[in-house]
Amino acid sequence: MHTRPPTLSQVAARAGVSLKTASRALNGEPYVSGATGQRVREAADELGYRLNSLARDLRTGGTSPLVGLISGDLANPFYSAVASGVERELRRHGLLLVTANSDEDGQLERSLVEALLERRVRALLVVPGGDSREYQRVRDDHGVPFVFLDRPPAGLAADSVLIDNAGGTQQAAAHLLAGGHRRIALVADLVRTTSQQARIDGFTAAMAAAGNPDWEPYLRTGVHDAATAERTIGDLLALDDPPTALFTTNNRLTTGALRALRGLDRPPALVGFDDFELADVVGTTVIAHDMTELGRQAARLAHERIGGHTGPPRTVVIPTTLIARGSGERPPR
Amino acid sequence: MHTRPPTLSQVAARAGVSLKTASRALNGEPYVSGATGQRVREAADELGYRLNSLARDLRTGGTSPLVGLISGDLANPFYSAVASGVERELRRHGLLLVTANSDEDGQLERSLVEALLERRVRALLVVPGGDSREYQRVRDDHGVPFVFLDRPPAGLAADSVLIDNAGGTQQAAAHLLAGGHRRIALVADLVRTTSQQARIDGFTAAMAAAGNPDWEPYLRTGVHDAATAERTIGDLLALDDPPTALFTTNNRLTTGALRALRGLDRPPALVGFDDFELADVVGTTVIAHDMTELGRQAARLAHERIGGHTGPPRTVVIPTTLIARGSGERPPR
DNA sequence: TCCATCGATGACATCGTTGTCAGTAAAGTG
DNA sequence: CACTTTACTGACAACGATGTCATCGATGGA
Repeated sequence: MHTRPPTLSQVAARAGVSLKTASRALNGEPYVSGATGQRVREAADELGYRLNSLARDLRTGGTSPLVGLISGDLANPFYSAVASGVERELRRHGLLLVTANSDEDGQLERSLVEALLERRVRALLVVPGGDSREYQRVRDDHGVPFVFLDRPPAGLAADSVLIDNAGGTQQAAAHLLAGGHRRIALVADLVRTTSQQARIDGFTAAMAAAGNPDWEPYLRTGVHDAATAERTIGDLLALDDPPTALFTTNNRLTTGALRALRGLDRPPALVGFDDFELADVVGTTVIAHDMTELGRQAARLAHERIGGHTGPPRTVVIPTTLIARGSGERPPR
Repeated sequence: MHTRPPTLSQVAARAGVSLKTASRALNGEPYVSGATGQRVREAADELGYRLNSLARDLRTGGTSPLVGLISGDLANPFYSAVASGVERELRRHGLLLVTANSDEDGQLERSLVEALLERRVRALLVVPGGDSREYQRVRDDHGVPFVFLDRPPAGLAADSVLIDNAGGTQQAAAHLLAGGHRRIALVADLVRTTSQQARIDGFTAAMAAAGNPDWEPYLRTGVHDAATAERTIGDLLALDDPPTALFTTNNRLTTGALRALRGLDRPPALVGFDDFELADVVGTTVIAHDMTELGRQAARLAHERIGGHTGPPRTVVIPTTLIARGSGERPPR
């Protein structure tokens, strides 16, 4: 039941050789005679021996082949797509992924960073949730590379992969303006992440550049979940002068928007940031980008650092594309 | 750059105490004087000391606080929901989740099991992808508990959590039959997993019980992705005598169905196994079940085994509910 | 024949931590 | 005062593997 797994020295004893010889045999090192190797492998098989990588890793270099990913809940398709990309890339290099959910909470995130560093992960990928000034200190932590995803900590030069937020929001803004909209509502998430802030700023800038102040009464930020988005948009549409178009700054909010618009006679135009499954079926115009690729790139950067790459921090930007599927092309009423 | 992180003995040296005293101080063990404890903690802070859990785990018991989850690609919402539930439950117990993607490939899955056991995970949760006869041997592997999710290995009594496939398919079948359908197409995934097999069997049984053989020409199995599902359903609808209703046996296939049905004048009725985001928006009738709960229960079973629970294997069944949203209520044409 | 070389093997230290046990000085007990 | 108890501390072994070095017999060249 609670028997300890067999150790290498038990294997060695059974094969009638020394510990070191057994080690050599099982690791395919040279200088082991055919017969000895055979006997060791048989003994290992019979005992059901399995290497203890805790011991090996401790002895050799002191790190494990683990890479940590700290993100929000995997139930959010954004995070799971990222995790999928990360995992795929890591696997190519024989690395394992440890996922930890911070619930987008700074406190918890911090303790997860600690826990993973204690585990001697080879690298740490982080989608920062809250205020991330603390990374100033922890970065370059005794050679453990950090890569930030989607939301680089403000004011910190570090390897990071992010989405072309400015470009994406400009595409959205231009698209709606070109459709003749002026009263455009912007429904955004909590502004504490740099990515949300960038989207809001980009949109604001685009409106200013186009000389359209009419959107300003319709700015709603701090909307963090689909239900709130649904309610917020319901309220917007109930105004005397309702917006003729909506721009939601992430997939969760777009979901809420779709619920709010369902069954409406003459729904406003809608563009959502982030593509999502079934967007084609429901005909939603989105600012799409490859989230899996975002994860993959982050893993690639990490792997290069693990491999010893030095040099200044790099930033990879994932491009966005506007995919017109109908909802963004509805004219103002 | 590549400096090794500080060790406890460096901390001890700096604080002018022995290694063991430093260990005691940092672990909050009794028999450390206030002043000594203070000095040790200061020294640790100054050096930026962080425990090496590889070493600790090796010394104490030889296992790590890691639990492995082997499943298909996290990009599939089913797997990511499961992973989310697992992670949440593990976190409550201070355990970390290592996710590994088998791509539903038996070979890869096997090697991942090995890799994780080498890492001395405390338990292993598996959503078996292929033929899983091999688990017969590996189970109870020197006290590492295995829990199987969604698809228990055929003929193996082991802890497992699964969905009420028989009940769910019967609900679906009954619902469509009650709506007056006879020519009902069953679009199913690869039959090599026990869950798919159970859904097909359940549906077959329900049709037999209702004395309806009319569905038989419309059975399609081995449909593994959304694109194939879309094509397969397109073909079905192009038949001289097309089915008046469709039942798809998982979320991926339902997605394909929705694409195939998009824009159709008089679409057939549709019921899909697995709930999905936006199902309410697109009005799809589904057999719903709580995938996150499935993960949570699996983690719970594993945790109990870790805690020393012995006893016969247990099976937890996650119930299903039919949620009528319109698509399943369309009458036969 | 002698000595360097080479293949094969094992003894021992080591990675960074914790468990065991022994030692010491101060405090409590009779 | 002698003796036990108590608080604190450190030396040392151990976890399970790998790296370093020494050893040994067989071979080969001079």
